[in-house]
Amino acid sequence: MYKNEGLSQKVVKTFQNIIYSYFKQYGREFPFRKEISPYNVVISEMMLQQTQTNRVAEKFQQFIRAFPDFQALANAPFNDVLKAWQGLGYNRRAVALKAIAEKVISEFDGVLPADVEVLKTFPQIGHNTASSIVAFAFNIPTFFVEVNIRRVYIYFFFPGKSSVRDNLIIPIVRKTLDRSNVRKWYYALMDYGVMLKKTHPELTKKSAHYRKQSKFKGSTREIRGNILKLLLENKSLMESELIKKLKINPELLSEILSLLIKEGFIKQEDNQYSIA
DNA sequence: CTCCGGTAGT
DNA sequence: ACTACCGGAG
Repeated sequence: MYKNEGLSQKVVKTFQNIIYSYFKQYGREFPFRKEISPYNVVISEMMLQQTQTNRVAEKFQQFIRAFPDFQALANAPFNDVLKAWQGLGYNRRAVALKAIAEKVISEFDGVLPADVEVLKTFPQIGHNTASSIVAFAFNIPTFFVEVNIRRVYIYFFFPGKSSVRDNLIIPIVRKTLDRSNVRKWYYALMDYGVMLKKTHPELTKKSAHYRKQSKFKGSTREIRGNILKLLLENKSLMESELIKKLKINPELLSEILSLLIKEGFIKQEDNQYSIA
């Protein structure tokens, strides 16, 4: 629709108007867009990594009710945090979230830094998450791309192109950002991208960064999830009990258990495994 | 069965 | 550049 080069003031304005007029009519409402605080934004953005918004919405409310602020999360037993996380997947985010809360308390006087580079030093917070936290929590300009935003820019600025790299998209994100309302702009951009997924599903694959996911069934991801679920239900279990319940090759189980220990999920005390 | 997705490690 | 990491919806 528009040429990448040039990007006149008028083109930027037109683009913004298209995105905003869609948002005005069809913008999505979420609990994590209603009650905005640095803490709530950190929780929701961590949950939203690799996880659909509808699944996050309910878990988010339960989570912030159980752990209302950085101090509460830092003080909470890891077992409780992991339990509250069940259903979201990628449990290492729960480990990270508690570590993030502890770091905010111990190194930043309980106040979340409004700085992308500083946030990137926190566990499981990369460029995108750091940028979205600063944008949504503080309404401060940042520049980032995720799948929905990617679709929007490929659709408007790279029509017919494939293997579009993010380093071509980011400069356009910079030029088209509505600096007068960063938070609303990124909400609108993402919502437009979600709509495009339905009307133009092929756009996702036009990114150079698109990857087809590997099978879940029979994977170690599945086994890891099942081990943690069992240990949340049973307090502690012996290796032999886990072998029985999971019907798994003992050598594979033993490998996975030592990784789970190393990653801070579980601990081993005289032959009994339990949540760390 | 297939689809989705950001970070970190290699 | 490639892969491991999860769980739910369709």
